[in-house]
Amino acid sequence: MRKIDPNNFTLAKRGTSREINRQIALTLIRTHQPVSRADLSRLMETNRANITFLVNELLEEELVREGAQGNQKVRGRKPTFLYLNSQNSRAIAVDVRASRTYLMVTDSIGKQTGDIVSFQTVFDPEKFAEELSRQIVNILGGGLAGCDGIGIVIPGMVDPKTGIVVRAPALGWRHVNLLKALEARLKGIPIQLENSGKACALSQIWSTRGDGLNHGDIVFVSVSDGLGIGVVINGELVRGRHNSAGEFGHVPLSIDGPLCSCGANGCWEAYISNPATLSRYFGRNVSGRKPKALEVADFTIEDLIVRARGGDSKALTALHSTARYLGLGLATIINALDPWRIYIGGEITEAWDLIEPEVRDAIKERTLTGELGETPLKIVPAVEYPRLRGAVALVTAPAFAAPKVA
Amino acid sequence: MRKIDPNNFTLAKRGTSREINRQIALTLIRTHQPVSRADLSRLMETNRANITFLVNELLEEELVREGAQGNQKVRGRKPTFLYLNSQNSRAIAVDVRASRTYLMVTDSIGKQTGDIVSFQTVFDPEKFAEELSRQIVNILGGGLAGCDGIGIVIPGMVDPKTGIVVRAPALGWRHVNLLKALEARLKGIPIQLENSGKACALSQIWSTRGDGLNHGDIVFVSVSDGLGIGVVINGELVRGRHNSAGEFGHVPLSIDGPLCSCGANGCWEAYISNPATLSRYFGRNVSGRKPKALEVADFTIEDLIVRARGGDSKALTALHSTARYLGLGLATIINALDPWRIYIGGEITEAWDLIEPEVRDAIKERTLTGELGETPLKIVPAVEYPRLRGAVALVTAPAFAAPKVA
DNA sequence: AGCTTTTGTTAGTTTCTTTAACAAATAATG
DNA sequence: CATTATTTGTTAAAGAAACTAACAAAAGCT
Repeated sequence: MRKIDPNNFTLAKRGTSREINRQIALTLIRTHQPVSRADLSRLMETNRANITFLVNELLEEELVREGAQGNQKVRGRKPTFLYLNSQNSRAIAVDVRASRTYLMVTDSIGKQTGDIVSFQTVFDPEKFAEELSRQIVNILGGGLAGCDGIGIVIPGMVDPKTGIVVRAPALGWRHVNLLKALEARLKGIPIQLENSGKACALSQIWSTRGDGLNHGDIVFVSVSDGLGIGVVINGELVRGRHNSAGEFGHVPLSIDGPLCSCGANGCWEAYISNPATLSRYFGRNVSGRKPKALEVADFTIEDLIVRARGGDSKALTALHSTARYLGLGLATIINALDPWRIYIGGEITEAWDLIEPEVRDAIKERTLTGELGETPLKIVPAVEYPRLRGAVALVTAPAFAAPKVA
Repeated sequence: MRKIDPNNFTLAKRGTSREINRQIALTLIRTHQPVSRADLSRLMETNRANITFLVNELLEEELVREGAQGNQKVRGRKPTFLYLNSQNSRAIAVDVRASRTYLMVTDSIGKQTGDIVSFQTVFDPEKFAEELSRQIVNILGGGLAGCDGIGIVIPGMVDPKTGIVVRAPALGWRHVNLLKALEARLKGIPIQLENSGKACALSQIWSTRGDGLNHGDIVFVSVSDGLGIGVVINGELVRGRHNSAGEFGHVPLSIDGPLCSCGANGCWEAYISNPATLSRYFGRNVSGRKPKALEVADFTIEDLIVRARGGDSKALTALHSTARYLGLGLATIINALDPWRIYIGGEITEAWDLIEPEVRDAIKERTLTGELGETPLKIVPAVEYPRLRGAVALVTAPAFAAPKVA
């Protein structure tokens, strides 16, 4: 039961019904391809005539293409299969991280078509825009032709409407108008910016593969130098009034706990970020500082996991502590939002077999009911590139999204 | 940008456009009444002809009535004003609390039409259903005629689909099928059940008066014996997978903090519930127990506030502590959801002038940005009966809600 | 009184869903 | 192998609702 906002509604025009059904058809072709018109009419519970009109429109727009005829075991005319047409044009996904920036070319429906390339992130915004533009032109083969759009994912607070990076501590940016800087160099190509935690959440609901079909509200928790979290409710990203919804990383475990980089004490992030785990291993209270502040600057969380697997009991203990705190924080998310499932990304997932029981126990310790304690956790390994896939979704998803209505 | 759920979509039928526009018109009449057809056509940015058809339909259904002609200062034909027609039928709102159960009769658009009556809550479910049914028939004047529906608000976890009270510690109920018990006695009348925190949130977005028009996501925090919290995102109540979304009351302030009634340690509720504040005043660590466990069982939070106003510095200190913890927990909600505003209800609001600065300071202490620290807080005094108004919304709101589409 | 302006209605057009009939294609049947 | 049954996909016509345009009704202004 949704309330209509009397200050921001969308009237149904003559073409609204068609637009709605068109998007439903497109969504079903996406999730069920290969699929025939007759299949669609059954899926949509409407007559085949309507489907003919809808599909003709999609064919004309070259969003959909006809493929080979299907083979049925039953008698009757063979169906003509429909597919999403991905050959039209391309999208660029960009993942900006403190260390390096990653780029990927995909077809128009988000399937990777080339290698992932990367370059060292430049911290001066203008120089970064310059270098990124050069890399984009390069990865596209020398020009901007046939590029549908660019999706860029930033480790920080972003205003997608204005394209301004409001705050990105990892990059040292405050109020950087990255969109403007890029538009000046990549004229005419639509550019979308988004926070990386939110983009990771998008990557899950818009993924065509596997169990990515959304059956309910989801939360994506990415554990890295900091915590990046995205929340999807009713199929829509929760952005909040100032685009800063989802900062569960700064929910306290103990208001008197270790100092967090945000200035407050005892944030979840200060317990489970990679630097926090590392400093626990080294027995120092440096969770508030960056890893480079450690003497062993190039000792990473991956190294720690290797040591834990190798029998280093101190390393295992550090991981188990992180696991427990991870679970306690996840319990907060579960109590607060009761999501259908939670996706977990980040380097720590490589140790999932070592830490899962502790995580689950901690969740059960603080969730209100037994059912909540069983909320599914899904690991998203780094090889699935959730941030890049989220960046892709920024470009490709609008073509499939529900029209705004009422 | 909302994703269409390929497993649960709604096709646009022939009548869908009309349905959408009908609901928009109804919403605008509700928020702008008295309003003429010409006004509506300007508000909706459509032609007057379309409005004539829509309004005729609403008139035939007796959802809307024509009133007196308006007086314009300009020349031209006088407009005919339209109003919501509230004289058709009635709704019953029921607020079940541990101490007493409150009832109210409203007209079909939720305006109170009689006195609020109450009776002592009976804890045996069958006897309670018996007594509540008797009271409902009584308040309706002896019969069930002309009653549109009944909305019931419960201090506990409720499944609105099945009408089962899953868990209501205050009433000692577990898996009580209250809907079934009531339907057997109140035959044919639709009955809606909801958690009281969620209903309070509903009461705010569906309120016609004042600034109740929704401009964004909201959270309602009700501080009482426990914490009841409701979250509205994109105009829709967040229910979660098991109807237990919104339990921010059990987010920890300190995982080693005082024992909470839920069994965990250091929940926000254990710091700011009325019993917690009282036990802080009495200098005892009894926050996990009910107030009746106190020696001074009939000393309430209201008494404490009176004492604080009278110069009792210990009482004031207790309130200030609560204020600080209240703010720290609100900061969690703000960081997590970045809502447009937060509504606060409960007895503690009577001391708002005494505690507001502490609350605000604590919020600023833990919110990530200055903007988030300024998130508006709105006090909802008890005299506005937010729970009863939420119960009303359960019955009346569906007539105004957006149709499900795509 | 006549003109202007605003409100609200009506008749006709367009768009899109829906129904029904039909053509095309193919397996099963006799 | 011809016929029949069945499934797919198209087409024509009907029905519904937004939209357009013209008009009637009502009231102030000159």
